[in-house]
Amino acid sequence: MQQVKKGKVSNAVIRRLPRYYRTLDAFYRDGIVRISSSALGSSMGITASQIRQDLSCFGEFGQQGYGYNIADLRREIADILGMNHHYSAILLGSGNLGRALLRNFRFAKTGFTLTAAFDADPALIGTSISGFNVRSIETLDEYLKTHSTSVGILTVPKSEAQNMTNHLIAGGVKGIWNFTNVEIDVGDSGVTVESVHFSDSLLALSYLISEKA
Amino acid sequence: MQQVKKGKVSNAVIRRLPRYYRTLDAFYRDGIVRISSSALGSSMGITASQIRQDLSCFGEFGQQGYGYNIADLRREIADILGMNHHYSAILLGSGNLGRALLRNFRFAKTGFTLTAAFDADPALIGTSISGFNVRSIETLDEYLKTHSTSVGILTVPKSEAQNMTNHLIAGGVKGIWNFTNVEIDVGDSGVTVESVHFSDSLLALSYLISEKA
DNA sequence: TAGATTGTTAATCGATTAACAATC
DNA sequence: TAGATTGTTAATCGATTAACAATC
Repeated sequence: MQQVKKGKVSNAVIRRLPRYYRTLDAFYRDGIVRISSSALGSSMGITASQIRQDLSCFGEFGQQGYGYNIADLRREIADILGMNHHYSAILLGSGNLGRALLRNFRFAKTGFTLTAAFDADPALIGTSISGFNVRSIETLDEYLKTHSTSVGILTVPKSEAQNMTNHLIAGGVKGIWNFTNVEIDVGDSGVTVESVHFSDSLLALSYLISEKA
Repeated sequence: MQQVKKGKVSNAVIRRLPRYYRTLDAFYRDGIVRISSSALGSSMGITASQIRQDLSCFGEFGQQGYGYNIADLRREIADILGMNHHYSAILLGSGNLGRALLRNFRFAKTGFTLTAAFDADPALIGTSISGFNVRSIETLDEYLKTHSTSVGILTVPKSEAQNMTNHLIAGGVKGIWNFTNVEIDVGDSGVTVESVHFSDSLLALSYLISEKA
């Protein structure tokens, strides 16, 4: 079910949701049936209060004296995360990182369906990667006209990031998953950008190990 | 110069530091000489207050009536981030994602030096990727004994994540950059783990686009 | 000098934790 | 039933923003 209570959900909560899902999914796969907020909390290293407070943004999923049914709560969180919308995604840039995603990333596990891959390199166009026929980036606009697409994945070179962003916006995507390490500008399009900044992550690690020395 | 004031720096501040660096580096490359906290703030979409508050954790880098010298502040933040320690890193798992990092990630830009790559696949061992001779994972322990290594990069399959973690810890690394999408356990070793969870990021995007619908 | 802008202290805002009545 | 555990309200803690004296 969708968000029962409206009222803006804080970013802190949103960032914890995928981890709740991941943890519950692991228990679910292990065949565990129920869990209390305090057991879940100690398995995740957070407080039971925080879990109950977080969940209360979306509804009431537990039962006094019992806790939470793992299968149910896992399903509720999947719903909250939008995993049942079966969003479609296309990948722009079939270089090394793009290929890594095509070959290794389990899109279906997050509810996404990867529907096409594009590249500008004539040597790649027409080849097959992990079952995907790589299309010419020249055909992107046409593709988006005929295939409603939820998310564009940007694994192109930095220099192409903004240009590709513009095409994705014009093509009506709802979100962009950005791996280019560049801040892209979506103007007032309302398109949501989620960036994975490898270098920010490595620099945070660098800071943390320096701090300890 | 190192952290002038001690007193725990909050995680929120740590996570902003790489972005400060990235932004200042861009201005620096554009040849801009000075910037005020308010100009920097509006270019980053945060308040001037926050920038001044954040920087005050580490020292005094500005000048009243002038603002900040970009080259100086960029250098100070690089220092704070530990970019001048020239940490060494080795990569475990030379599959698609490992190759993407070997070929595309500019380690030098973050102050790191990649010193070796390992894999378990006999077909890969001995081949060269982006100038790196892929070593047998069997030789990892020996390598770590003879080459002091700051960070291990985990791009191995999930199933190998914990085992490789144990070897890295025994080999004396200070940090692990974890791409396996599994929570790894470093016990009381004091080793710092920084994880890049692709699926958490995509699920957050999924939530955000669902919320808008 | 006068204007601009810092670093820091105080005020506000938001997020986390604690407490507890409700109830399975 | 008695014990366990929820959802929620209140208290605490921490992070962000505002204000301003100091000063370049």
